[in-house]
Amino acid sequence: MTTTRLSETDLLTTLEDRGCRITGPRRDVIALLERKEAGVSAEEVCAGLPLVGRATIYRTLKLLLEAGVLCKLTLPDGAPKYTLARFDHHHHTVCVRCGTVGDFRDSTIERLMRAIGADIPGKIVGHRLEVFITCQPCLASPQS
Amino acid sequence: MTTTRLSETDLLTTLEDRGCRITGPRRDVIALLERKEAGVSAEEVCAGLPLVGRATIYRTLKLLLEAGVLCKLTLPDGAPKYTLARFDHHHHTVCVRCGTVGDFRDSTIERLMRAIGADIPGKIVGHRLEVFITCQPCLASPQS
DNA sequence: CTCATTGCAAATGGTTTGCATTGGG
DNA sequence: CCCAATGCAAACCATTTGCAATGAG
Repeated sequence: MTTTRLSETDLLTTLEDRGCRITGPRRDVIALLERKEAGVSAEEVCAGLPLVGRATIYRTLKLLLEAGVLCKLTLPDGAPKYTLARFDHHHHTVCVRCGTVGDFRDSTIERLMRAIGADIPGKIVGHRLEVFITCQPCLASPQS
Repeated sequence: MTTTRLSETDLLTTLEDRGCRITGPRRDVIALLERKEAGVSAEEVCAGLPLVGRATIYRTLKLLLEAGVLCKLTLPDGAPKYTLARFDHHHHTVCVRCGTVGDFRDSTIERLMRAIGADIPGKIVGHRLEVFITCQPCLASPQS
């Protein structure tokens, strides 16, 4: 599960390549994302960076999304969550108890997509797979 | 692609079984969903039923979601869309040009899930797969 | 200096809720 | 009759935007 991951420097370089300035607030947001492996909500980013304005945080998240180095995913209850990309293309596991996000890659899925293509009217341009789990710690812990 | 689909009567029965009353507005919402095969936004439901209050529409959609006979899915741009369930478990195709939703089922995916289980720390409780496509009509039409 | 970036606060879009009214059984 | 369901408008929550102030190169 633990794997190649984009470093803080990679992220900053990516932004620079897209003609963005590297500013304090942007460094802060990236540093925080880097620290939160398990995924964060926009609200958590705001809470973690009280000195940075909400608008700036959302704007930075959007920049990273557009650059393709951040993933936005939707929990079963509809809440959005952000997590740094680790592979070019990958999928997510989401714990339905604690909301922790993990990611994995499986080439079978990519092959499957090609096979499914034959049954689908139109051209496949992408896909999104989310696997809902109860994670190990939650399985072990008591309650519900 | 065209397949067994829940009828208006099935939906009404489902609600009844859950102790809900069958009222005019609820019939209206269900009838409209029945007519819109390709998926609708809540806004479109409201527009299609100007005599029914927004709140009632959202309340009815939620009832159907809870009953498991309606699917809420998120377009790539984040916009939510509703479509009637046709199989117990199935997946969606979403056209990235026109937003039309289709659905399909593939047993390979279910088998794949079991295989993936071995690599994932925790217990798989569900999954969601969305296939983004450019649909036939959009492929044929000009522009973009 | 200049233009991108920021912060604030107000606007937005989608959805939910409080509450008095209505209507099905 | 009674309680579930409705409609309205206000409340909500996450996100976006207008705009003047700021700051990096």
